[in-house]
Amino acid sequence: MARYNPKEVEPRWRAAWDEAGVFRTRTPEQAAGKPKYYVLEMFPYPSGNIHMGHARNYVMGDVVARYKRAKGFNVLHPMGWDAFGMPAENAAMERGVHPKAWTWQNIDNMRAQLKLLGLSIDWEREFATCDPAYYGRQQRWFLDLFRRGLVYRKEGVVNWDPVDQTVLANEQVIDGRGWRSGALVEKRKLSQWFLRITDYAEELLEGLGGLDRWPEKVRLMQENWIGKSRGLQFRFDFAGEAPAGFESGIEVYTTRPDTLFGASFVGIAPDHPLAEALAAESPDIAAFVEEARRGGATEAEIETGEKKGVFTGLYVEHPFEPGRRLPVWIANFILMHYGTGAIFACPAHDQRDLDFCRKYDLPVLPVVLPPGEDPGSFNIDQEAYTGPGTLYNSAFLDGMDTETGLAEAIRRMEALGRGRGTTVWRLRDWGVSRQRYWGCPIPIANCATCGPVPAADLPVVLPDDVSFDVPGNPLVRHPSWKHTTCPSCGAAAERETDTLDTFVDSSWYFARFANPAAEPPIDTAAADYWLPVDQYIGGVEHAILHLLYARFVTRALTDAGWTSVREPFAGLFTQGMVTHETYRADDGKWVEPTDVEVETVDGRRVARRLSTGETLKIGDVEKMSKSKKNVVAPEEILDAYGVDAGRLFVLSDSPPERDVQWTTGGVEGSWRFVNRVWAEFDGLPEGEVPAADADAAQALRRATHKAIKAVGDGFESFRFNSAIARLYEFVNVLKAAPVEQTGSQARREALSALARLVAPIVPHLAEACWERLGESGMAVDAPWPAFDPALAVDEEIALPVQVNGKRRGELKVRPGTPEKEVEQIALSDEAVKRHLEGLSVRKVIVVRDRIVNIVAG
RNA sequence: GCGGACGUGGCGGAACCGGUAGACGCAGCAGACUUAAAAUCUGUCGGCCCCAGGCCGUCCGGGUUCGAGUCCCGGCGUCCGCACCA
Repeated sequence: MARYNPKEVEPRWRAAWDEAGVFRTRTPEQAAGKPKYYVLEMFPYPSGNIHMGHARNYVMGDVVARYKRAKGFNVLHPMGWDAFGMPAENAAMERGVHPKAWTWQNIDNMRAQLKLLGLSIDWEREFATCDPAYYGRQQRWFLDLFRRGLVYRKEGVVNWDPVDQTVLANEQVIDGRGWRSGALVEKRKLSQWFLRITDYAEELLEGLGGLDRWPEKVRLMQENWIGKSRGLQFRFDFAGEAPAGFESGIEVYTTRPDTLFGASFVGIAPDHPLAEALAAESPDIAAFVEEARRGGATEAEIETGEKKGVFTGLYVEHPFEPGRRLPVWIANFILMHYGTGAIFACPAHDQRDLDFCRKYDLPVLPVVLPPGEDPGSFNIDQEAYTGPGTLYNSAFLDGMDTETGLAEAIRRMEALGRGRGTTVWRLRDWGVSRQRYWGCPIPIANCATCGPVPAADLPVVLPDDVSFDVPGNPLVRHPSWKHTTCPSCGAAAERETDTLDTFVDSSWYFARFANPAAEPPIDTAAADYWLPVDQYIGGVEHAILHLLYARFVTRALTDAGWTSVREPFAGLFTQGMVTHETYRADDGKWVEPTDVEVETVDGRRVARRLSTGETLKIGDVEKMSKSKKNVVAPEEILDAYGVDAGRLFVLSDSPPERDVQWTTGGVEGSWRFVNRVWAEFDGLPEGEVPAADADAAQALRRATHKAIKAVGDGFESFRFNSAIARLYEFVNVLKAAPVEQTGSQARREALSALARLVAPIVPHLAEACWERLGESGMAVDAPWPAFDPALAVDEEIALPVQVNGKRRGELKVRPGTPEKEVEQIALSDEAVKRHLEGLSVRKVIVVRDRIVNIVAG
């Protein structure tokens, strides 16, 4: 028999799918009542090449898409490009290519690579976010949000690279220096555009509760990120004369108003307005504020979390104890952007406050007595007590438990009119300004008289004639682009030169896929039909940012009337990475796997470099990365084993949410399986062959239906590795049951099912098998094989018998045999009897069709 | 520090609601085919012993249960996320 030849078979079937247009999405009308199913993988950034991580991601989505298609769903499975971003500009600076040319070149390259994977994608819906046809529509809804008050401009503190003249993202600041320039990064106040995501904080938090098809982990991460906290905001009045402009005292926020009587000082953030006002008059304070602003401190200080502060010379009065004065300090551990940027410190019951007070010799007064402690002897040394207890040293709160005291303190403060119970969020508004060229221009015109006004003619298109020979944003120094007229008053105005964070681009693309040709940003009818995405698949690294932004933007767009679906992703799956062993030569240099041969010598694995023959050190298994040179490119695999073997392997060895280790042996195993499946379809007799062994025929039929059930369940529940294991077992059964025994009918049934069961994973092979079976049409269009539970039932099952919990024998019984009967058979079993010798049976536990346990003593 | 996940053969992993631990694959070992190798096929493959049998065994120590990889309590370890959030 001819060996399976993927190089011939695979391209042929891809062409056949293409020609028949099988992956073209059907409209609801064409789908004629089929339920819809939207499968989406996080779209790639066009970096240049498809790597194994991409491949695994898209293959998983493809399995789901193909399976759902076979199950009778109307499937949407599109692909696009998250095409704006810094790497394109870096390429421009380093190699003099235009970002646009570089990006589109990469897209062409990666599209071709992706197509080789045989994905069931509707390529007619493809788009790239750097296309004005896409980002122009993004500008359109951005202005909708602007008009709805969800977009605003304010001064924000940013990381500024003084050499490259640009803002850097937090991830781009390494050890306080710009990742490209190596220059010390400054904190700078810049006017920035923000999206009011905090307006949706409550809803985004509550919505998490309904996301029962999301990983628990991701929901928790978002919950923590949103960070809802309830507490008390109240005012401290100055003792004596207040500094000018601060006559209304200092507003602080606390979650522990119950500990108010243990207050030692009031602290404010270094960038608190009061601190800045005081800095103007005191060089000491100015120096401290300046140091804190420079990213706080040295690295060592951040590591150890050293608390530092400076006394302002000011005092405030304790709100519950007139006459008791508390000093006001500026402290480096207080954040301006959380709460009110000011706190009261209770050192006995907060570790940071305690550290600070010990350092500056401030009083520590315990007010919460832990259960079982004696008020006379309880003491705080270097560790704060943050748990619950009974309040003491606290006037009217004395004797209350912490929870009651907390409520009482809030009630009293509200009665005094000095504060109120409030909710504070960790989540901050989303700064979307980037001083970058390769992004979506913010469609705003800045007019001297009218202020920022929506740009008139959309799309605001990026100019092509820009240069990257000087650092900074080319849009700013472009000779003409930014000059425009005010759409409101007609006077000369300047275009906004900031572009949008690329996370904006990816926060609505799934809605655009519903109809990427639509004139409005979102085709409401199409979006309402397709959304939410039923199954979204991508890496955990997007657990917070992308997924939170997308949830926010979808809600904002819903409120703007573009669609009625508020929650974009009903099901989320986060897949693991593709890893590989690392190899290192004696000189410390990493060696690529293609140049390595690993052998087992005396039970030990030894790596050898093929090109030189030298022995290599086998290192850790790590994420494939260029720096460790442990990358295996998809092309290499396709070339050696074909697409299907590669698709099979990335799914087979590990559960999909976990990392999978790429091994040569593993792919070879998958390649073997491909051939074994193919071999089963060989030599099917022309006419009918009667079953020589009726039991064998029955057994094969049972195995077939068990496989249909198990594989389907595996696909439904994202246990691809288990589904594949069941397929291997099924093929093993087929192999051991020659057609002479089973007859051609049972075998044809089995093969027909097998071709369809493997189709989502190894679609090309499935087509070849389907064709060989002589079936009409293509496997891709064939319905999922029907499962008949009656046919999957075993005639006889092996029932283990335990004596006192230890397995002592095995019974063969028909499924469903009544407990009484099983008990009798078990007690009369020879092996069991032997173990019961000298013992009296106390109790017999029979779990139907599972196990028998005889308790004897 | 806070939050979470995980810990099973030489390796990746399986085991649904507490019911035969180690499915399936990789590596290994033995054999068949071959002049030979590769490929393929067959068998074997947790440890130990007095080997048709038995004992031990799912990170460690307890507990619940007729029965625990699975549930509970207490440790140890690994990984991930957030991190001065008042």
